[in-house]
Amino acid sequence: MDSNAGTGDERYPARAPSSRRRGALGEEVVDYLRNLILTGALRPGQKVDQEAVSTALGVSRSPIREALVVLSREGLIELTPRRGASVVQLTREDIIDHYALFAVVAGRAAAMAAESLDEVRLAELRAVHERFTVENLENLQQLNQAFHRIINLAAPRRTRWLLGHLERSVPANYFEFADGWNRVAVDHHLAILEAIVAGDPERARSAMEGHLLESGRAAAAQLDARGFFDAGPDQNT
Amino acid sequence: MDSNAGTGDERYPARAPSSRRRGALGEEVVDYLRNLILTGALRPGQKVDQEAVSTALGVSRSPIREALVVLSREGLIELTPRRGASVVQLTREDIIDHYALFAVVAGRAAAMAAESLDEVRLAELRAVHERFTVENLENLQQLNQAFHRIINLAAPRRTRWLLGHLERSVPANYFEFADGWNRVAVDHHLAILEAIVAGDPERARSAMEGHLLESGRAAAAQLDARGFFDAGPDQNT
DNA sequence: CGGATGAATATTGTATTCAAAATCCACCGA
DNA sequence: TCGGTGGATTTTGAATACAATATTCATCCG
Repeated sequence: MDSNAGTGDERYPARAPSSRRRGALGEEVVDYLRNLILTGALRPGQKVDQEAVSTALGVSRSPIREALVVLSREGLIELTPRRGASVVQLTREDIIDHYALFAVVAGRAAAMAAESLDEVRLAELRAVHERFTVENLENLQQLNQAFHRIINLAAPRRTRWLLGHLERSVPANYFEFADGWNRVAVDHHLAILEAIVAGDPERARSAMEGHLLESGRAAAAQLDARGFFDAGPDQNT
Repeated sequence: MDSNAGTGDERYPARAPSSRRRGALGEEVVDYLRNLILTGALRPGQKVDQEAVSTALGVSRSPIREALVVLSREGLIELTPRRGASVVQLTREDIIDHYALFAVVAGRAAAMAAESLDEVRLAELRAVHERFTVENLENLQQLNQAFHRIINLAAPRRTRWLLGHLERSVPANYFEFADGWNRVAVDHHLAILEAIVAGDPERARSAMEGHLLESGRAAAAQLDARGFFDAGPDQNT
């Protein structure tokens, strides 16, 4: 189909062996593929060719297969018994729904934070929020994560575990802070912070829920603008 | 360490090749190991020997590794880079927390069910509940799942997906209906059913949440009685 | 007698090989 | 021309092979 393409497949950008520490190859492949999917480089419906990924990354198919299993459990690809893996078509409804789930779980964490955060953590939270309000767009994503992470520390293990999963397996981490969204996020964070400082669990919960529901809408809008939801055009199988 | 043991390892009960349909070996191993873990046959902290599982099931290590990756994502085992897999120590808090998460997510589904279930589904729900009240202990587990599944149909895709995960990765499916718990469950289900029939989302949500929070307590009690939480005694590594 | 050291062994992570199944493609007949 | 048929090719799933690391155990030194 492409005469001058020897072995390289341009759908899968090659990547340097990186640290290539033995024992974490699978994880590396998971991150690689997740990025391709969530940024839209791999279109929905498209088949994921094990051999192609293998040569692109310069590793054997074993770690690739492990990665595909993980991604199928995350709901990003579909694994059909002997027909291989293909990228799942995420819809607006999926994104909204995902953030709604995020909202109820993170709301739970926020309520617990309002009840149990000690002064040290509160100070950290304030400090992070402070930087979040002034910082320029560079590490907004990082500060945002730091803010939420401190709150999540108040939640028990299983809840933290689920929040981690929910955070990873959705696009938008990637673009969320474009437009004026960071302004809105600052206000939301402030409301959450105040409720936690006040030790009011229910207010913290609803502030967090509201924040994430709106984040969902913002993320959906962003993705929409980028054509993420358009049916995969060149879905060769 | 055991002179007469040739190759078989008694920690891992052998299992017939079963259907052994090509393409689903990994899943088969996941189920096998999950059962061993959730029933307590594999104690927390214990190491999972790939070779031993491999010979016990009569398959190569490839599907075993895939299964281990899946289980680590479910939080049932811990995967340390080149030191292998070991069973996670689940605590009472984990179980309670897990059911609390289950509660908020299933509550969401119940609320949506109250808003959108049509007459056909309602009839199904009633029928299942009817059988649930009279049936003797045999297929209570199945009827319970059927009840919840009908409700979950009202939830959007991502929520259904998460509920599936939450349902699978916890013990207690196994024992939940011992004691007089089924009597209590019948009452709970009735309350949920009535709220849904009445089309009252908030009542449905809180009924479902209450049901699962209490289920969590019951499950924790059951597991406690079975010594599930006792620190693994013979945790050879 | 106790702890460190290093070779022997075992176990893991990754690559490679092999068999089964799916896909592709040229040919045939209507 | 179109659709079906059968064999070649590709791709997957599982098994095996190999290399790196971890673990064990006996020995040596204090």
